[in-house]
Amino acid sequence: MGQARIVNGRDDSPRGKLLSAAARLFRKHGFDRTTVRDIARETGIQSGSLFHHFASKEDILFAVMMEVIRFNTERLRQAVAGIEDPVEQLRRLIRAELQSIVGDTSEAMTVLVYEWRCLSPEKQQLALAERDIYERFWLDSLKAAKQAGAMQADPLVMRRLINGMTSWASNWYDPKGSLDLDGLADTILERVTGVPR
Amino acid sequence: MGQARIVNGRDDSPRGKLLSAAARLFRKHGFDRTTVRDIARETGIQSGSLFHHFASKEDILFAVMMEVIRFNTERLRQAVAGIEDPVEQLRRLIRAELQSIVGDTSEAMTVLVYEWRCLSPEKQQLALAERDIYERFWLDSLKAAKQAGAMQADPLVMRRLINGMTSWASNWYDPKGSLDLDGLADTILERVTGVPR
DNA sequence: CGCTACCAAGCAAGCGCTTGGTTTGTAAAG
DNA sequence: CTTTACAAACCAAGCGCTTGCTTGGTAGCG
Repeated sequence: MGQARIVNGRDDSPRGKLLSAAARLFRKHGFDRTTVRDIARETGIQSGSLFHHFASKEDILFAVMMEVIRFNTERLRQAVAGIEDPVEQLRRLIRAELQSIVGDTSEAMTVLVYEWRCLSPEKQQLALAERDIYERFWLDSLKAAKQAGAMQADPLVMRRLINGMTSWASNWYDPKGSLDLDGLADTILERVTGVPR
Repeated sequence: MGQARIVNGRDDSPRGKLLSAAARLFRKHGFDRTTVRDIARETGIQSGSLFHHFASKEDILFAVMMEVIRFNTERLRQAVAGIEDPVEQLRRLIRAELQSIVGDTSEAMTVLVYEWRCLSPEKQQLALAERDIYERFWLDSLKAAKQAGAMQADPLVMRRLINGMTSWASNWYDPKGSLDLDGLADTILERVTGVPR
């Protein structure tokens, strides 16, 4: 089924295996309906042993979220590295974000969106700081696109709309369907720049 | 704070008061983190008394969802009634959906999106049947718009993208901000039809 | 009289997490 | 090559608390 890997090379350690199982279970049943016994069973250990790796159940959720934010921020960085044309930058950002949401990190990304409230306010603050770095890439490219006349709308509002379209894809996009990811990315890009005539 | 009314005239009955309190609490804390004692306290009764009105906690969630789907389906129906131009139909559908999501039924609508998994498969099926009626309005208008040459994209994909943009608005839109709902609706409509030149 | 709405009390189950002790992997010391 | 040392990883058991829900009885009203 879906990929469980969150960060390269982490999956062999007990911690990595726990995070993978947790991400999958959190996505499938939600954070609150997933018990530490579920996560332990999936990993092949006793529920008590879990607390040698994480201080609390919430800490597992926090780790899942922080890792996926950092991993995908790095993906954005590499996506636009060396690209000058702002429209091409946007195309690559959209592809990268779609990849995050319906591709290799789909489980953790869905958890990030749906289980946000389960984090304590302090941990929310920490995750938000990481998220800001991620959003910076988007705003820079969108401002550049507007400056270049490739887009009319307000960059911040446009970012919200893009974010909605990409995030929602987790609810309907089927990788095995007839619509491929790059095609969807281009369709979304056309919502930003307008259809070429 | 936000409006609690879900369906007109229902708020005076014990059932209506319970549903309003439940919708607000489910939105704020999530279904699983909201206890029947919380709902009862908010309504001014004992937790046991709650089960004279609903068979289970899940039944409360189900009622919240079914009522908000039906209420907003009716809103869509009235929005497009008597309108011939498909683009104008779309504008009104977008306005109506935004109103649902960030306006008077925002609490129940957010619950509908975020707590879907908390419903049993059987109840999900029942709610899905109601949701299909809602989606019919969208697909009819989008197909008509494409037929009329006002839009190029595939109607079903376009509906998914619109749904993403509107649903996501619950995460950022501020009714007290400088962007008004009709303005946002027009911005979204431009993503569908393209910017007029 | 009977019906709806309610209260006060509490049960059984499941929860996150703790505890005390055992196994396992690793590597220096003999 | 063997012994000793030690920490990381793990198990078995269970504690204290909260949960959804039940039960038996009562108040108010037509």
